[in-house]
Amino acid sequence: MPKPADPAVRAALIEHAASMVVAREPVTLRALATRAGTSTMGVYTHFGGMSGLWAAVRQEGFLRLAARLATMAPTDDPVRDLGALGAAYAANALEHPALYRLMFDAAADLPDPDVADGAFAPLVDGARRAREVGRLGDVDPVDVATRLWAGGHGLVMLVVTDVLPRAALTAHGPALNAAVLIAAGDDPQRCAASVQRGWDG
Amino acid sequence: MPKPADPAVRAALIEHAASMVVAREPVTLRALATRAGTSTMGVYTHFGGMSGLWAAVRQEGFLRLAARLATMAPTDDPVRDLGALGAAYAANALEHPALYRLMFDAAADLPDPDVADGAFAPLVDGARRAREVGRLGDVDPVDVATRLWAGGHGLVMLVVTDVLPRAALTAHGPALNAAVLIAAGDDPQRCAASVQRGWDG
DNA sequence: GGGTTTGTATAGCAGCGTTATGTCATCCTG
DNA sequence: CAGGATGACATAACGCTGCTATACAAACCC
Repeated sequence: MPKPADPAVRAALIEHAASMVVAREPVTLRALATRAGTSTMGVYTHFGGMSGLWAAVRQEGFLRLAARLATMAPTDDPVRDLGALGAAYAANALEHPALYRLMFDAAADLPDPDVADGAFAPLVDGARRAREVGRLGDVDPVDVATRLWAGGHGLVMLVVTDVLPRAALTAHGPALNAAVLIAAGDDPQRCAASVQRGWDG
Repeated sequence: MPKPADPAVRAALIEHAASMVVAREPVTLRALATRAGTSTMGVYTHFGGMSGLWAAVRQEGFLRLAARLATMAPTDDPVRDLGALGAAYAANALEHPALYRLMFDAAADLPDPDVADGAFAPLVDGARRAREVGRLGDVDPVDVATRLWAGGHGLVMLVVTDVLPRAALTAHGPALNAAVLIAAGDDPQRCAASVQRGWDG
């Protein structure tokens, strides 16, 4: 193999590690190296060890989440869009529960913290647009987005850890989103309808 | 040493394991056994292995949380009480962040699932009382409690994992609680005042 | 083209959770 | 009141883990 850092090896390691996490297989250094077609040293040259690899996998998880949320086209109803973002966020977590849990296991220690902001930005933007069209009162969009996120994260986390049943997501997700937005000034009935429309896609 | 199972050894193992978790020390089987004044086999006779020990420690965490929440005397303002429960819940988590994270690492696999319900019950009771005194509409107290819990858990979890700063708790905790209760039918201004009074103790 | 640098493969190390074995105090049985 | 049976505990060893020291080979630089 060549001397310059081979990005393909690095990508393969992240990819295989993520897939093993998703498949709930134990991700051991040797098993991972074998699957990625390299030796154990590859993990050390590229990531400095297993913890570095986990950080890269978490980063990849946030990157994919941000990409998914970014594809959602805004409509003329920002409150609906916020509901849709909540649904997409929950769907992403439910598709790969193990990866979602891993992401927040040490989300504060991401190689590039801006990546997590990338997933948060659509929420802030949605809250800002909702205020601009007069749906919300004089509130800070970042505050509204943070509360939407905290509520969604808590609910998703409880579902992903099997504390609450999967059905709790559709039962409480829209309600939690709407509660935050109503408290931020939106009309109760109109808000509930918009959010629900977003969750229903 | 006697032949019958020594409950003191069992308690010592749980106690030392919890304190090591709180102190962020690596809880290895050998280190734990040494501190508890026993041998490695003690963990296996009492818990069947490390995973059984962790389950017991998680259970102990929920037990203490439930005990703490149970000591809070209800006042004539149930909405204030719900705010106080939220503050106590958050304070408990912030005092032992590592233990809180451990609790929800596999909260669904508790030896005695009723213990977790013990921590949840005060919330349901508070919501029920709030409805009885006419503060809420025709809502299911369990639904309200679940949403309060999900929001609080998400916020606490983000703080405990250092994603959000500690100040986010006081900034968004009361607001999140109030949002859920307002959406459940309480008067916005009165609700915010009651919840804030609860958080302020 | 020779010297340097750097990524990869191999082998070995300390530490981990776990388990097999031995020992001793306690309890049930006759 | 002996004397197996029982079960908790100590000790030692096993397999596996992440990690590191060493050796080699390919690519760059001058």
